[in-house]
Amino acid sequence: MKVTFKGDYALKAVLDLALHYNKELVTGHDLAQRIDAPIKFLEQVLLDLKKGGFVESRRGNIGGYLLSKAPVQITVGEIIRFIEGPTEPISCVRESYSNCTDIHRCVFKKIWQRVSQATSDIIDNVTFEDLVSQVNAGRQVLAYSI
Amino acid sequence: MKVTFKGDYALKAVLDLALHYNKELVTGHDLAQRIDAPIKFLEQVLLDLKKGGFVESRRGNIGGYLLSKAPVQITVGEIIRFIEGPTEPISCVRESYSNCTDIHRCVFKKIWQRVSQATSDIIDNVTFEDLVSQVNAGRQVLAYSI
DNA sequence: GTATACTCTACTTTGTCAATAGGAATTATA
DNA sequence: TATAATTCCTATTGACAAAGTAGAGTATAC
Ligand code: FES
Ligand code: FES
Repeated sequence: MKVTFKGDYALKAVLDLALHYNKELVTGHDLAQRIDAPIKFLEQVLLDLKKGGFVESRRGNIGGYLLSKAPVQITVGEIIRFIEGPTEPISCVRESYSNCTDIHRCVFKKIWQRVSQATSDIIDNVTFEDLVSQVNAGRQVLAYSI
Repeated sequence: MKVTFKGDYALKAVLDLALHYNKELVTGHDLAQRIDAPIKFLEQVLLDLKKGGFVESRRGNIGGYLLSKAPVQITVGEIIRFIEGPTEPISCVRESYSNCTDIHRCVFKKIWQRVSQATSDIIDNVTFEDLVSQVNAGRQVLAYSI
């Protein structure tokens, strides 16, 4: 699995929206500043996240974005897969891998499947609620240490 | 981790050489045919594998390639990392990840580290001897079923 | 000396990533 | 209603890597 800037922005955006869940709308402008992303690029990412059903929006003055589900119902894996595609290191759609009569070539597939499964076991079991908790815990530590 | 054609070819090439280890040299031509790779592209990959110390070669008539170590001493992880680079889904060299004072941004790093570790646990524990065994086992099954 | 093979470097093509640009549509509110 | 703020949509660009192509150069067995 490879994670591009787009995927990185998407994850950070969803986390930021999760931190504001059930509170206020978040404008693209504020979001872009906090996660340090170019606003016009982020807008496209947010549009994608809308199409994916993760995010809703309100237009016009005092508009903004919000999560369409509770953070506990969104996993990191869902976002990553939606933005980046399958987690497999290499796809078997390729010709060299598609004729599986030749065992000589297919020993590697099992490895990629194991890697893919191990990756999924991690990213599908982290919800944005978990991440919100981590951030809040970090903030408390900071508050105490001041 | 993403695996490109180059990495795919490299793995298949090393496996083929492992299947001929301590037997005969393998020419680039034969290798390219068996693993279905463009010969001129494969030659570059083999040169890289030479520089990495995985492969040796003999020039001239009746030349060819051979493994420089026993298959049991080469892991899939070594080859992949040498050809493709680090296994992390996303690198922390990026600016947005480099100022780790902001915890809000760093919650994802732990996830990528876990994915990276899980990947390593798999690919670093498969040697080409293991793969040779698998291929031979597959061949036996085929032989019996005929 | 010649056929066969590896070596080295440069080039091309293609596609993706990341960002940029500019406007169109929508909405609260003064 | 005018206006400012905001999201929505599409097109374009620049940089870079992936994948393959090309051809001349070097070594070696026979
Ligand atoms: S190749 Fe995809 S598996 Fe045999
Ligand atoms: S960002 Fe690389 S870690 Fe905090």
